[in-house]
Amino acid sequence: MYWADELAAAASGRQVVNDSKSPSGTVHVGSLRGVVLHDAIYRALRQAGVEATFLYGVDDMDAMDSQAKLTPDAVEKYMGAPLSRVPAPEGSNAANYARHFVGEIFFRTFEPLGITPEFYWVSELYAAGRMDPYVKLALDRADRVRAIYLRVSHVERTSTWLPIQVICEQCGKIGTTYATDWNGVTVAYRCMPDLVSWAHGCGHDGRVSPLGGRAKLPWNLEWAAKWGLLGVTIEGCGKDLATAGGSRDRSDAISREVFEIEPPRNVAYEFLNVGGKKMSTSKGQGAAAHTIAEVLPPEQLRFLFLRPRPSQVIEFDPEGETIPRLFDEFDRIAAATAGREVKGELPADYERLFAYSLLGPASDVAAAAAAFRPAFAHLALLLQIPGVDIAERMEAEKGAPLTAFEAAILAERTASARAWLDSYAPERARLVIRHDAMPEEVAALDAGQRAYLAALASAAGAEKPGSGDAWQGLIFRVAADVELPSGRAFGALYTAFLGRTNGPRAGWLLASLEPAFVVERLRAAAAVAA
RNA sequence: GGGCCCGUAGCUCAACGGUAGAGCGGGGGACUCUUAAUCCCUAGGUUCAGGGUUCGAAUCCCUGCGGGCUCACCA
Repeated sequence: MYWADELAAAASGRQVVNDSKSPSGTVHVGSLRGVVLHDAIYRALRQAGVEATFLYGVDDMDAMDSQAKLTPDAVEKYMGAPLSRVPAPEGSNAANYARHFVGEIFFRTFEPLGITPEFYWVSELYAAGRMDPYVKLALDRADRVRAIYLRVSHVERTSTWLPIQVICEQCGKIGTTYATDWNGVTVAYRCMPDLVSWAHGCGHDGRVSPLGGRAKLPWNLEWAAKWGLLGVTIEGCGKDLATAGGSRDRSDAISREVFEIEPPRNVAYEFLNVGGKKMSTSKGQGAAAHTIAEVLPPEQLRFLFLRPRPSQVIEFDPEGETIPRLFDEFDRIAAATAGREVKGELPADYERLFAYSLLGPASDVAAAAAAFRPAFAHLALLLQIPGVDIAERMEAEKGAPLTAFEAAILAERTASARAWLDSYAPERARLVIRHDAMPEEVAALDAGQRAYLAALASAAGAEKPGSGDAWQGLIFRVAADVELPSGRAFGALYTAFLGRTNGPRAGWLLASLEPAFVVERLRAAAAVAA
């Protein structure tokens, strides 16, 4: 059974699927894995007839710890402040940095993928006092929290340490304060100049109530508190958190022993690697989510994450074969789902995989599967030949007019293929007419091929073929005249113009070039000594 | 050191309890019109190693070897 369906089958009662993200920095492709995975779980639950909701939390009480998007003068002022209190970048209408991030990054990557969770803002949970019961419990049971840190993660806290991060009343920072002495109503705190390396506190000493949004729980406690408050029953996490003794173990223990609530079911998922390395914003410049989204339509992007089991690493090299192969594999699964014969082994529940890859949960799976889809690499090639009517060619390949749905797929793939050619496509996928100089590969042509090129030059000079059809006919006729197998004839042509032994339909290629240049190049190539 | 994943044809990977497959590459052939298309032939691989469970294992369990990522400060 498909992994998401298996999960759904094991669920009983109403389910709450939750995922969250700290709204700092950019989103790279890898961080989309969790989002797509949670969406698939949510859809699987609904399909299994389980009542379910899908929540997505924005951790906007987290401290600003990435200065990439701040102007230099803002760095000193806002580094360490809660993201919900950092102003949005210049030119944005958003109320604050976190809101800007959600509007600019989240909505633009989630919505096109057909993913529409209910968003919530953690800062609002605190401000409304909804987190207060958990804040109090955590402070009352600080000894238990310290014991859990020590037992689960071997992290030793001093006996005065409290699981709370106060917002400094003087400078507004949350990442720099250290709190002690909970008396049931207030805590004492100091805003430390050097508590963390990335932000500087103002040195203020104070005493404040940690309730009502004046403080936040540290990460692991906040996670567990959200589970309790929102009734979360399923929440996966990346393997960096899921490791033994790691974040998830800590939060699970806190949930059980401090808040006395059974933690949600976990689905640990692997990363998406580029070149065998974990994606990071610095390493994966070209792999930012929005960049990849230009090359991969939503359904292929969903498919990328849904095809492997969550525990499997995804190797994604946008400059390699990954992208064209992804389209081909998608098309193969679509064909199989439509009941067509397909080569190679199929995954266990390929119809489910295909259905979950579709944009809309309510999509007509059979119709989508049966639709005509142009092969990606072939389309990319055709796009590079001047004067080709893509729509016409596709109808010819399909053998019937395209439906509106198929025309939309074609348009989508055309845009993707163009973007791919502009960005990641390897050299061998690119067609470059060697206008400036004779390709050196011409030296490899044999006598028969050179004779052919010379003969074609003469024939073309005399007949002046004006269309792709005329050229193509001439190419074959001259090949027959000099008794050269057509394959070798085409090879000679591609070598002379492209420096490679194969290429697009030669007649149309030559017809798109300057006639004088074509004849000249044919003569010159024929004259090159072996 | 702990955790997870991987180790299958030259390369990339699939199959995940029932006679080991595909794509690409390579080799051979067909084609007067999709020459990166289409079609046909071609890989004889101790599925890393060793043990175990089973009527039957690449597939489950244990051990070892090799590789990758990750955690151990903060979120």
